[in-house]
Amino acid sequence: MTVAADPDQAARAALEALSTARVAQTSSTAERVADALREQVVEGRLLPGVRLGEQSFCDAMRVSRNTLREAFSQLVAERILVREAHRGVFVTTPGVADVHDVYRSRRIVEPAAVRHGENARDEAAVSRVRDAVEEGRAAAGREDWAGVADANQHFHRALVGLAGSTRLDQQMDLLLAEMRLTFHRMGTHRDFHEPYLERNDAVATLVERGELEEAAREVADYLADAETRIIASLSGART
Amino acid sequence: MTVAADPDQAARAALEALSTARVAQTSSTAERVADALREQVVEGRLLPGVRLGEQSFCDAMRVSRNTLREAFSQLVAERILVREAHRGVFVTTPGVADVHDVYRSRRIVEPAAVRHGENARDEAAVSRVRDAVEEGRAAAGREDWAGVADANQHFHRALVGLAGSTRLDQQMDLLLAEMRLTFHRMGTHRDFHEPYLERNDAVATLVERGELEEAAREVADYLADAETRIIASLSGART
DNA sequence: CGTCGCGCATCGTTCAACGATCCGGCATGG
DNA sequence: CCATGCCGGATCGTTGAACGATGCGCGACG
Repeated sequence: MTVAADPDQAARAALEALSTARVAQTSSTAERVADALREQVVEGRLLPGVRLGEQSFCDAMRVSRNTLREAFSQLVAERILVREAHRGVFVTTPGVADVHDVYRSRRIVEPAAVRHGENARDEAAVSRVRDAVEEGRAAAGREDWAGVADANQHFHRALVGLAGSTRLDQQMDLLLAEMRLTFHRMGTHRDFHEPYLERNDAVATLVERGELEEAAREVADYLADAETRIIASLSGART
Repeated sequence: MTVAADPDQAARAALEALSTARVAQTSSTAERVADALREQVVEGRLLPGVRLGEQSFCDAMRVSRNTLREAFSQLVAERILVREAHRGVFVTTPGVADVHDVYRSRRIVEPAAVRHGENARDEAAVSRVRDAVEEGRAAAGREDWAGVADANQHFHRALVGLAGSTRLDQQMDLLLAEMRLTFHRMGTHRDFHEPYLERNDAVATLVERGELEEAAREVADYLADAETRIIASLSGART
């Protein structure tokens, strides 16, 4: 580390750096446990319907029961887990009705977010949309279909990011996490996610050109199509 | 209740009814505690910035500390409370940035929900919009300005209810709860909420006539206006 | 006057325990 | 053979107490 000639100056610089980069107080054991569990679920290592016994997970993650329960509560609020009284918590198994409801919500939020994207932050937000498209292409290039699925999620998150509202972003994250659970119930991701690579590209270029109305309409069609395909695939399998 | 001639048929009907109407297991002490606290906050008895000490609330509500903490966690997730590490939980004090963000979200969601209201449930959903308008009128008639504020919230909730998505409804409830906190920071509710009675009526009649595009545009204007007024009132007061 | 340290109050986390509830298996009776 | 009822084990919901960690206020000291 370089020692500044003027210590006062150094202190001021350090203060500025610390104020900019928010203090990483990601502590709170419960939060870390929740993060770990959430990751296990979205990665597909914990499949829908699996029961998460308190006792077994307590000593597996080396935390107390109360701490674990606090993490569970958070994930239940995120709809990732469901709690059945005196029976335990389970990984959510989204039903057809849930998929329908999620897509009704997405059909409201996503096109509107694209249509009324705040002009100010467009530079960065638009590039995030493009980045997601490229990420999907790259993953498809190396036949990493799980990666394509991830990129797809990033794409839709970037779309609502155009609205520039933190709260909308968080709501979208919840919806996307729920979609991941649904995908895990379906077969391989390839058949489903691959066709959307080009549609993502089309939407991205429309957004880049500022043709937001067109882009919004395309997204709406996109979502309607995806919903019917998912529901077909879901009712084709076991209920 | 009518006794069916065929008892087997009756049993089948009863089974169907029970499967539809989910069993009301609203127990769980933590949930009840959370409900009680939430009510205290939205009613304005617990004002923004107030600190909620664990010890004092434990014996006040006759529950254990762990149970109370579980309720706290839920309310923190709802943004009604904020938790500062090793300092305690406080009633959220929304800043100008929060109001801005909330309204960016509302300007996306509410007009879109009105514009793309699902036609199926319209009969009931539309009447809920009208009911909220009448509720506001009645409250204004007896000079109950807090009641007018409530009716206003019901009105906007009914608007997103037109979309027919449970998840969207819940998101809207969170946003409205946050708005309540903001209102409590502002002065009396009368000056702010009274002018919107007629605009609510206008929107309701547009919706009833099926002129959804017009209604959505009106709602968008409505929200933009409300935001500027709130932010003005908020920055006029103390930060 | 400003800074440093100390004690107190509170929070975060853990542990042990008791009653309540659910699940599975067994026995009894038709 | 199948249905009904009962019982034990396992798990959850909730409580109470405890220990270390952290933040805050106050006094002492330079």
